[in-house]
Amino acid sequence: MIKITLKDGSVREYEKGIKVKEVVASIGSGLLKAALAAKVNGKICELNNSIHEDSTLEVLTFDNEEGRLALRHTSAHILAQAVKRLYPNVKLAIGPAIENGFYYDFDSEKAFTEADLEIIQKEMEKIIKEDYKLERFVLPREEAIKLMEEKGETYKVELIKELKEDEVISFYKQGEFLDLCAGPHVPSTGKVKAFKLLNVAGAYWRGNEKNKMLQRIYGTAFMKKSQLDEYLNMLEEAKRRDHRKLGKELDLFSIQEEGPGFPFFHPKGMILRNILEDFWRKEHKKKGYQEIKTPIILNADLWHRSGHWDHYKENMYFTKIDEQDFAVKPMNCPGGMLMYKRELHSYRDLPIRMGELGLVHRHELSGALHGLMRVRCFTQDDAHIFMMPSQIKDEIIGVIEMVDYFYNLFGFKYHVELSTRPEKSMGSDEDWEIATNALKEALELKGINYRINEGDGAFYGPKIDFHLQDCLGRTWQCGTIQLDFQMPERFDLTYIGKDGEKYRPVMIHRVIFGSIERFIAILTEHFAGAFPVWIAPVQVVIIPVSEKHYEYAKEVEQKLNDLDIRVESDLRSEKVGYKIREAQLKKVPYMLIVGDKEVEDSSVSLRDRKDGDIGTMKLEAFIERIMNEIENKVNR
RNA sequence: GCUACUGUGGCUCAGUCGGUAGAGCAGCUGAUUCGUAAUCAGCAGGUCAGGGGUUCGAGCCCCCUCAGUAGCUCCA
Repeated sequence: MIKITLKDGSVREYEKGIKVKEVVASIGSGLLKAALAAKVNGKICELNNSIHEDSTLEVLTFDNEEGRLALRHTSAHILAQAVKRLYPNVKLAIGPAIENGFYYDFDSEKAFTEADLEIIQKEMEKIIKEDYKLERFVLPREEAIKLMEEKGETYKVELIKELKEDEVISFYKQGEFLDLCAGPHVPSTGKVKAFKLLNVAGAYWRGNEKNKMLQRIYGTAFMKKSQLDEYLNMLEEAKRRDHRKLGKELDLFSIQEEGPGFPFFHPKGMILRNILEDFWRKEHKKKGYQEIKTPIILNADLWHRSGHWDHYKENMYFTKIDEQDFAVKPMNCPGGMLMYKRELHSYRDLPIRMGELGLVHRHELSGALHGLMRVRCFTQDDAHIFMMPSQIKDEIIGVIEMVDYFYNLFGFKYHVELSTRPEKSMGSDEDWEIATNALKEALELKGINYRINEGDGAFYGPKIDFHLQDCLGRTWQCGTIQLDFQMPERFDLTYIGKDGEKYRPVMIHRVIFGSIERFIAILTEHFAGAFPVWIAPVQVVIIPVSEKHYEYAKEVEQKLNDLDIRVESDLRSEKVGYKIREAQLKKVPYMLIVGDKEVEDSSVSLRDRKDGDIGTMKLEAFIERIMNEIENKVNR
């Protein structure tokens, strides 16, 4: 007999060699139904595994990430099985579970269309009904290779050949279908109750653009149909928050065919931008930043010196002026270098924090463009901090705190990544190590969790990246802090130390918003276009009930306008309901309805875009309310 | 850039088998003067992304280009 300790601490005795699912069944039939996989002694295993010694057991259901992954991983196998049945010549690549579902990559002569997805979906439903057991078996390397070669699965052969010597090579078989796979899986295909194939897209084999492009089919799977429907609804809902859709509806910006990736900002979008920039200036002034502006076009020599010519050329635009080569800036730093060098600096001046809302142009691949999230010209809320090595830590921490303050203000959740030295880069290993460690140390001092993003640093230094989420949960890098020993060297920056000798300063490149464009996109999606009052392009719409109230409406408008409140009066001969509907759709925070009653006692009838009709109040009371909300930058 | 898909008035979308372009909203004009999410009527608006081809005839079929969407790659 063996003792099995459950999650709640209770201990039960079973025969040695008992299967996990038998243990689960003995706990309860409901649990057995929900069980997808298990953890025995902390190690993930399947319900079909046997237990031979005293163990702890945790049952994994759809509520556990590992349980979800098992279910979806099995779904991916079912997808592959269906595709193999329908199109036997298709070769299999890889098919993992991902955050919200699964995918499988196929090498297929035939291009899968939406219509094919339906056919494949039907075949998958059959496989699920047929309820095959997933049977695991292990083969020695040579036999595994032979098996896959026989089946013509050249991608699998490649995968096996790259597995490490000591790795177990396991396969899973379900009915006639067989796939190289490490597992774990749910016990049978019948466990997949609710799934849907979502879309097809190209994907390079092993994520390398030099390799063949395969066809990737994405899908998702849940335990219950209701969960699937809920997820699909959520996706629909998310589309309504899309900044490209809202940008059009709210008349914030547009991107015209004549300028792919070069956004036009409309008057209402400019209000947003200007508010963000004003706020930015105010906060930076508080933190001891100066502001500069450097030119957009500078000569080729500068870009050679900065290293951009060698490391960033394919992203840059070039032009000629009087036979000389110039480049449009993709970054603000070289201009900032020249600003530093224009005069001699004392150690007493450091750190110098030099900010610039700088418009940069980058040649992004056409397929990468995405609304305001990824464009070909954008304004970075840049700053370069020049300092002594002893000041590095404090300065990094100062920036981290500023990012946190900005993002919290809008209620953004973010995650942090530390990007290390890329292949294409300059400088000594030693410098890189010092810089990387400085960033790490600052993050650890602040107690911030971070992921390491190997090889994703800038060519001149490692960076801390701050990522924000869009409506669909895709993450976008916004803030970044980059520590740089290279540019000061290349540009021979110096400061005079206490002893009168010249020393080399260190420098930080950093942005908080990242790019104003991207930040506005995130902001739009986060608030679904219903911006907090302090940044709303229109804060108040005044709606007179009829023509005889126009005069009072204008009076109120004037008063609010005098207080710098962004207000409009709707003086069209439409019904109140019509004007309200329009203001609601434009997501204006406050509507003031004024009729006979309001004219009489200098009041307004207040309607909130979220809470609806609030009732009548004195104009002064409303002013107090909105001014307070603006002043305190209330999020609601 | 790559793979697949899409492109029709300002916006959202119909358009059958290839037979010569249609709706709603928005706009304009007029009427209406109204109390918390759409008042009524009339008018105007289109080189069907652009170019080429097939055809007696192309929004529809074929080719090229451009742009967009999803994903890959790349990145703020």
